[in-house]
Amino acid sequence: MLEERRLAVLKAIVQDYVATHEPVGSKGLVDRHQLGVSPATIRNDMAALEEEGYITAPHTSAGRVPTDRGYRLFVDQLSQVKPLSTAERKGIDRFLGEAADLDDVMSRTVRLLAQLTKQVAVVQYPSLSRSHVRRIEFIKVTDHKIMIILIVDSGRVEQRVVDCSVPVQEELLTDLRSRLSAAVTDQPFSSIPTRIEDLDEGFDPTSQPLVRAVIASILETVTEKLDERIVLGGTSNLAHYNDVFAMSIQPVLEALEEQVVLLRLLGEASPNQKVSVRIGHENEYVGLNSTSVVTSQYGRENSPVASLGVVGPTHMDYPGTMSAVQAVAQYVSRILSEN
Amino acid sequence: MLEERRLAVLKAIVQDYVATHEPVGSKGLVDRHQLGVSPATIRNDMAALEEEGYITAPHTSAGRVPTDRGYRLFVDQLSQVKPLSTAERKGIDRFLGEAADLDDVMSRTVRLLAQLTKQVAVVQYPSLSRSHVRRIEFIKVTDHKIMIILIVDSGRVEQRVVDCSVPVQEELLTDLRSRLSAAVTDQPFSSIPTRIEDLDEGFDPTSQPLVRAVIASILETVTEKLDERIVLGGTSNLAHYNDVFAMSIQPVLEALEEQVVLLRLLGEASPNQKVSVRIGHENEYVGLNSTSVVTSQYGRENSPVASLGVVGPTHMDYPGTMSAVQAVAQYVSRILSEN
DNA sequence: ACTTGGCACTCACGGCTCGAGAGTGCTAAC
DNA sequence: GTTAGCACTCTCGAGCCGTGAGTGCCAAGT
Repeated sequence: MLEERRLAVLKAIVQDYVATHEPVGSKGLVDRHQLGVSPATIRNDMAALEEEGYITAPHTSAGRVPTDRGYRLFVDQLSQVKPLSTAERKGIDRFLGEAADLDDVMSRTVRLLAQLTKQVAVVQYPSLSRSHVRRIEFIKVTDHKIMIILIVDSGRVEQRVVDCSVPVQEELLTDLRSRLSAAVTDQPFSSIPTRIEDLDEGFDPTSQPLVRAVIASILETVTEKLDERIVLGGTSNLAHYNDVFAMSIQPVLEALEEQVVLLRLLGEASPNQKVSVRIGHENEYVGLNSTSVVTSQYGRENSPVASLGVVGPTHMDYPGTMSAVQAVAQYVSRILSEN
Repeated sequence: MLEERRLAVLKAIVQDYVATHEPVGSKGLVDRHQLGVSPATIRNDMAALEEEGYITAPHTSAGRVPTDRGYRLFVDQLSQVKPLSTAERKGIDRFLGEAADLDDVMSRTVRLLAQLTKQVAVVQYPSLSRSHVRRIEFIKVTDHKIMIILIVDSGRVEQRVVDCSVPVQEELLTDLRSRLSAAVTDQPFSSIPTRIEDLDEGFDPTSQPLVRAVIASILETVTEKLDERIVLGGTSNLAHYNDVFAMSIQPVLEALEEQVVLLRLLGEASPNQKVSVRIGHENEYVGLNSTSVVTSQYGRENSPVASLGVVGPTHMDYPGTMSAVQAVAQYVSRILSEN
């Protein structure tokens, strides 16, 4: 009984605070929610909640504000996922359905997510390390330069030019193509290094240098190009929050410029949950200590290829944001699998 | 004599204001600059400058602040380009010199420019419309799908997949390759439509549908993919200026998210000048009315392939910014021509 | 025809006080 | 365990100076 109402009070506080962005007091709570008790009772509950660290008072005579811990409890136990309206689903469907190639899908997704959540959207390109090679091709650019083209099942295409010290024979190229093709086609990227490292042994000694150069270059692409690509959108939404609540957007902007930070952000998603939420100080990167990050993975059901999500103020509409992120992730998954 | 000193006063005002970001008064001017006259005289000059619209007073009892018009005069007549230190040049050289492929060059450039100017950097990828085709290739992905690959002299590689209703014969592909190759190799992109539109006539009737599909797809790539790519950097530098001077960063962030706006921004550069500067209201886009944009084109001497630049507050260090932009543009040009 | 010192005037800014209002914690009664 | 009452604490905004920077103008000097 008592425990139950306390949770209801916390829930009400979070909801009101998210709606108004102002500290919420005992009087207002009983007015706006059917709690069936008097403000004084609520005050006792609030004192207890503060004791346990779920809420805090900015100063003596202001209402209470949820702490990171309070939001966490809210997200874990008190919020049910708010399903999107059919109109929204239709909108998503139509907007993403028009996309032509992968670049288009990514840029549309990021815009959509930003618009839906009114926050900063972050979308990662399908990760090479979690993709499979669909095809490998060579194009002779000049006598001494060949271009290697890797076509990936997620729709990505990677290319790279290799300089050769000796002119390349057409037959050698054909040979190389068929052998490499056999070795890597439909194989996961992560297995490529072991699959191709000994491949030069099958060639005659004169062509081995070239073969080794090609192999080295592929290995380089595989490892180095793994610095994944990320697209951002909705940065201007940050401006709303700048001065309003004691949170400067500078560190956030800085964080958003660091690929590494973003990758860690997206990578930390716990795999057994559909949507991952990290609140305030739960984020490792200090610049994001006053923001929350909501992410989800996309791709095949059991083998995600990458992640997407949003970054916003800790006082965000968690149910709404979570459902938007989840829905968008599902749609992107579907669209990519259709190719 | 009188005209000359007035200009010196304007110059001093701009310099002081850029340095301190505070309105500058007559007393401080004579202290910090060797003008050889009394504050009262300066006051007369300042009144005249205000009359002519070069400076303005925020309120009765504050110093003067340059207007957009004042900055314009300063840029046009009063500033000499500040050459970069050799250390800076070396730094640029080394940093950009390490770049591997085009993506790398672009991302390094944008970071460099942002760091050098402490402002928001904008770099446009080499424009297809101003590039030449170096090579065209086809790869049969499946029986019904072929991938068209366009290799461009600026280092860009564009690819696109075409769905065919009928299975593609290997010989037809070879034929197509040689004819298309002959038609477009080393030709400017802009001339491609007229060069290939009638190419299907040389083929026998059964293969014409496929040929037409390929041609249509190429045309689509040529026109549609012209929505040029742009990279941004240093957005967090905006945060410095947010509240400090009455300028909100929201419209600026919004502008920076609009590819179209950015493209127009970079495209408006006057071709006969090395560096183009647009100050405050000279920018067409209203959101950028309180910022200045400094851009330069890069590429071959007389045929630029794209532009780059920075966006910053109107009270920026124009000589420094201009020389940085110019230097970076030159280095990028050189690096691209080396490939 | 300029330049300059003197002087009155204006106005933003920071510090100050003060009253109002919101919200709390405590206590005593139900 | 709940509630009414009450004293208490603070923030916030308004209003009120005093200060100082900076100006414009005028009359005298070169």
